[in-house]
Amino acid sequence: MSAISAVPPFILPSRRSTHRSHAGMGAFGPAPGPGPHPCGCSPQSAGPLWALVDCNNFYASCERLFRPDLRGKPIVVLSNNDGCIISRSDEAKALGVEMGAPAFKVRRELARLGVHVFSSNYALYGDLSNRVMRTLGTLAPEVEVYSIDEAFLPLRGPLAADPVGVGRALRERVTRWTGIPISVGIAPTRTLAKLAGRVAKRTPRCEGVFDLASCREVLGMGLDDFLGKVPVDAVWGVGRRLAAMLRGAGITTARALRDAGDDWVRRRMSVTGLRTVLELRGLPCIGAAEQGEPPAPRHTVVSSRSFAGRITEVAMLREALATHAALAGAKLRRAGLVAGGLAVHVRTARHDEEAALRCDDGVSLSLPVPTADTTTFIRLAHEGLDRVFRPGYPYAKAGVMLYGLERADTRQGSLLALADGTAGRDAARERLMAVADRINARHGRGKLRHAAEGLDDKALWHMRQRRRSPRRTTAWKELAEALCK
DNA sequence: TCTGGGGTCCTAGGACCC
DNA sequence: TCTGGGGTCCTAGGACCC
Repeated sequence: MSAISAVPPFILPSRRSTHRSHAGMGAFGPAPGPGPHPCGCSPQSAGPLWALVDCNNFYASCERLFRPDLRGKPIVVLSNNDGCIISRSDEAKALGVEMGAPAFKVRRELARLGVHVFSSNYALYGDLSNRVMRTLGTLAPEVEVYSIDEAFLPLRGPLAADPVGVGRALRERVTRWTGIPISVGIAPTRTLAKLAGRVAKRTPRCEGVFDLASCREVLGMGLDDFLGKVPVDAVWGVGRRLAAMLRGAGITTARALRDAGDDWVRRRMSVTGLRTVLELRGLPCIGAAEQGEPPAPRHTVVSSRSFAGRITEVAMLREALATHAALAGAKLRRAGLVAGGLAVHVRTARHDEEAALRCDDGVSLSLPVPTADTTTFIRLAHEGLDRVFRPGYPYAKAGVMLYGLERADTRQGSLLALADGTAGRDAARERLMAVADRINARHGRGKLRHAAEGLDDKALWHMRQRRRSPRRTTAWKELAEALCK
């Protein structure tokens, strides 16, 4: 895949000469005027066109990439701990397999239907995601990676003149270079681009690319009629609860939501809801990150996981929490950050057990001086556990969250540490962590670890992953093999 | 036996300040 | 009998996303 980084800048051939500006198009309502906006943002009157690139059935597509024998076969991928279904191939969808269905409830049905089941393999998906994003970057100067399988691309200048051409070029190249199928939705705002992407994915004649401006030509209806057919819960930012509230108020379609009154929306859905509504009207309001702006620093780093079984022994919880503290610490250092505190969280299963033995406890502990030292995090995690642990409870999940994050290179020092000589010790610890991180980066995660994390990788507190595929692209021992006869 | 993990943003309410 | 107004900061909880 080294070819990806060595690609000359790509100039798009313009397939159509009609130059077009979406901003201010009559169909999207009045162009934003000057002055403050009801949602508190400052929409641009001549912003870019947005392309949403979405990898189709991403995890299922990743699994199929190295198993050509599964082309045309139904596939599902399970969440961590083999809990529920989080990705389905088109064939699995056609069989009526439900998203989010608990694996234990549908296992027999899946077997009967001949569906191939995989545990999730995030090492593989993460690597393939990077390849897709880098490939997008060879055709578009700006790529806002939104999630592991989605990116927003602002299209400006020549790219905005032929957005469908850009979409087709992206699709062709990503398929050729990575083998992952994508669809592209194009519109003047991110929220509308998401809806366009939905059409791109489900309408065969779009061939994976749909520009909302071509509503009439492609779908045979105007924008109003189209939005009138989109159920309100398909709108980005409207989840289960808001959808129920909206339906109760008689708002069942994207069109009705778009046309709801600003004050009402502000009251019932807060400013986030108002932003969504304005975006439906064609006014860009969401994620105003502009070119050149550094990405917003994250506020928390979390590591937590459900166990393969139920755990009552405090010693096992200590191992699990030490491991999460170490994972979170490594993630923190990779980002060049330090944390001012750590929160411990343990809970029993939500669904089973009698109510008397159910609990969900957490405690936050702050540090005198921000640090990225795993040893400190483990000590703190154990301290937190001692505060919340209840003997006899069947614990199902544990985790830690690091908060109060700041950049390591600008952190506030401690006068006390200077005075009592602990500053030197801290510097030595930092070097130790750096060495450990390098060793683990080279030889695999957890190769060098604190004794508190435990040595038994099959311990009950590890998650269940019965059907994980090999990490074809990130582990030497699991490389794909090709046989030449 | 068995229902994921990791994030973000917003609001309300309390403590505290002048 | 009257008993301000306007801030900040923090936390908990709720909603959303993939």
